[in-house]
Order: sequence, then C-alpha cells, then structure tokens
Amino acid sequence: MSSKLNLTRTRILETTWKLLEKGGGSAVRMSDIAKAAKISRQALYLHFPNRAELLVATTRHLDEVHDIEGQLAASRAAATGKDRLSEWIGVWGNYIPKVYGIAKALMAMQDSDAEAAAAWDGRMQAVREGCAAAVAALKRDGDLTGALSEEEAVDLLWSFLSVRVWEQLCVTCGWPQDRYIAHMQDRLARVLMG
Amino acid sequence: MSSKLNLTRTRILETTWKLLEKGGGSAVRMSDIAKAAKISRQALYLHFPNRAELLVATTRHLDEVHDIEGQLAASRAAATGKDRLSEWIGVWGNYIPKVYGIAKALMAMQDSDAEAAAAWDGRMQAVREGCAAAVAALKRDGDLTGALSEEEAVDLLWSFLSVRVWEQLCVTCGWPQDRYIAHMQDRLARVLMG
DNA sequence: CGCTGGACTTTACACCATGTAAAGTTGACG
DNA sequence: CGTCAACTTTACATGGTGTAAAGTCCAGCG
Repeated sequence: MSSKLNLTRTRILETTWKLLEKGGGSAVRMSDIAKAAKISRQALYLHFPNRAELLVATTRHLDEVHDIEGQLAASRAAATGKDRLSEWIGVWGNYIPKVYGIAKALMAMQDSDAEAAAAWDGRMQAVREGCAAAVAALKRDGDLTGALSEEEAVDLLWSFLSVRVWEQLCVTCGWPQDRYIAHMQDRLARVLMG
Repeated sequence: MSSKLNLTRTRILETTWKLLEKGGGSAVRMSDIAKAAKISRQALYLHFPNRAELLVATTRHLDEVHDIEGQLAASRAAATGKDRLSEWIGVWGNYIPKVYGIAKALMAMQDSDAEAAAAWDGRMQAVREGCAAAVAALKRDGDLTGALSEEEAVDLLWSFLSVRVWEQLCVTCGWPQDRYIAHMQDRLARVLMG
C-alpha cells in the first residue's frame, strides 16, 4: 500500500536530520534536502506542505528513534529530589546535541513562521514539565531554596537548561559534552537548593 | 557641511531603534525603517551599505546614548569581588532590555550573514570581558568555588547572563526586570562562590 | 491487454525582501 | 548661473519558498 510512500517519507526525515546535524542549521534549503534524499524538490511538497512541517516532523521522528519517553520514565524512578534533578539534567542535557541541528533551524524560523514557532514552543513546554517535576521533587524533600518560589525555580532551571545555553557553552566555548553535564548537575543543584 | 547628513543619519538610527524595540525584531524590513524615517528605501543605502551595518551602527549609537562605558567604569570601583559581580550583573542586566530589539534582529541574521555574525560576536566578547573581570575579582578575594576553573566560571557566567536567558525569563516567563536582576545577583553568586 | 491511480519529475511562475544601477529633482552656496 | 550633495524614482537582478500543471513510469486489476 503506502509502504513505498512511508519509505520515502522516512528517508526524507533521516536525510533532513543528517543534513541539519552537520549543515549547521538554517543554511539547509529545501533543494538541499531533496538532492540528498534523491528526489525532486517538488516531491518534498507531496510529503510535507512546507518547510516548517518538515522540520517538526523530523523532531517527532527523532523522539521516536531515541525513545525519549522511555528515558524520561527512568529518570522518574530516582529516590531523592536531588537525584531526580541530576537524572533529568542528564537525560535532557544529553538529548540536546542530537536535536541541536533541527532546533537551530526551527528557532531561526520562529520570527517569520507562526507555525514553526508554535511547534517549537510545544516541545519546549514538554521540557518545562520535566523541569517542573524535578523542582516539585526537590520541594517535597524540603530541599528547595527559600529564595525562590516553586514557579520561579522552574523558570530558572528551564532557562538555564535551554538549547541556547548549551549552544553557548558547548559550541561557542567548546566545552565537551560530559563537562557540560557534570557542571550543570553540580551548579544547578546549588542554584535550586539551600 | 555634513551636518544635514548626520542629522538624517541619526534620525535613521533612532528610528531603527524604536522600530526594533516595539516591532519584535526580524520582522522589521528596510522599507519599514525608510518609511518611518520619512526617506526613500534607496536613501538608506546612501547611509549604510546593507542591513547588517545599519543594525550594527544602531547598537553603537545606543552605546553612546546610554554611556555604557561610564556605567562600566562605575562598576569597576566596587570593593569586594562579590560586590563587583553584583554591580556587573546590574549594569549589563539592565542594559539588555534596551538592546533586546536590535540584538534579536542581529542574532536572527547570524546564520545567513557573516558580517552580522562577526559584529554581534564582537559585542558579546565585550560582555565576556565584563564577566571575566568579575570572576577575576572573585578569585582575588579567594571566593571563587573550587569546582570550576577560572575560565569555566567565566564561560558559565557569560552563558547565564546571555540575552537568550534574559529573553526566556523576562519575555517568555514574564518576569519583571527587577526580579530578574535580584535573582540573578543572588543565584549567580551561589553558582560561582563556595 | 489495456486502463487506472499513485508516486514522482519537469518546467514554469508568483512572491517577497535584499541589494544594485542609473537618471532625475531640489536646494544651498559660491 | 552653475555645480555639488542629498535625496527620489524607477527598474531590475538575485535567491529561496511555495503553487500549478502537464508528463513519465509502473503496479495492480478486470
């Protein structure tokens, strides 16, 4: 039936991902993707109505491939709030480099394309929920600092764990990934506790 | 002589600033600026070779208007390293909302325009130097945490004080400016000390 | 065998913002 | 009166996105 269709579709998604991963981000055009996927540029529009939806579909495809849900479930099993925070930083922090290419392209479209903005916003809300869960666990243990309300703590954690901060530390400053994770786990605990 | 020329030039710069401040950022086109400045679109190109240079010139104009150098000099007078960090966060943190419009437009061009990227990078290096000075003062007092090298501390402070983090907290999360400053002063001290 | 429908190609074009080019207008100043 | 600078007007090239439509190729089916 549509097996051939789905084959082409997944080939497009994989190609888009690979291209965005090395290609930097917004420099990747529809024609580049088409060429790399070995179809005509117009055929792309048979599968995806526009660039924004192609990028969004690629992120969803990545989520499936990396089983992000499963990893999140594991982090929820941590005993203490502090452990849970650490686990969460590990899971999300290590996922960032994998989505960075698409994230960059999607973020670059945010000002011009409302649809792309909404899509990226939705994904970031999911990350925020992860932050909220970690903060709630900290609070339950009585470990949340008195200097911040629970919501402020979530805002702060969410902002410090953003793709942009990762980008600045790991791309601009050249930090290796494991240093990023280790320092974030260590320093963000200090931001939220005591 | 060129007084009329400079009059038009500053009118363009002021207009660009105002437009970017309310207009969000990259949605502001050359024709919008021309119309608001009451000259033809082509006349813009008589004063600035391209969009990137117009934006960069606008940031420089803002620096002059706000006497950023003078404010920085004041922050250097702080006695302790901790005070200096606090002053620095105050000066830069309160400057961010004023440059946010231009910053956003300039950051949006980073992927496509190498010149814009270099210009923005240069300005961010200046901010980094402010961070480095604060960290050095902390270290001199023996207050810098042992968990971070001096360079890592600068990287971290610089990243956490980035425009993007401000944007997420004050625009996306809706924090008032004074809350941003207060929490940053308080929490970043904890990140870098002890 | 011939028809139909789906996947894809090819060609062509509208749109939109940036930037280039060049001829024409206006006003001040010597 | 002439000329120079600032500015306008008109026109056009470029590059990427997205639309439109005609044509090719092939599998499955009556």
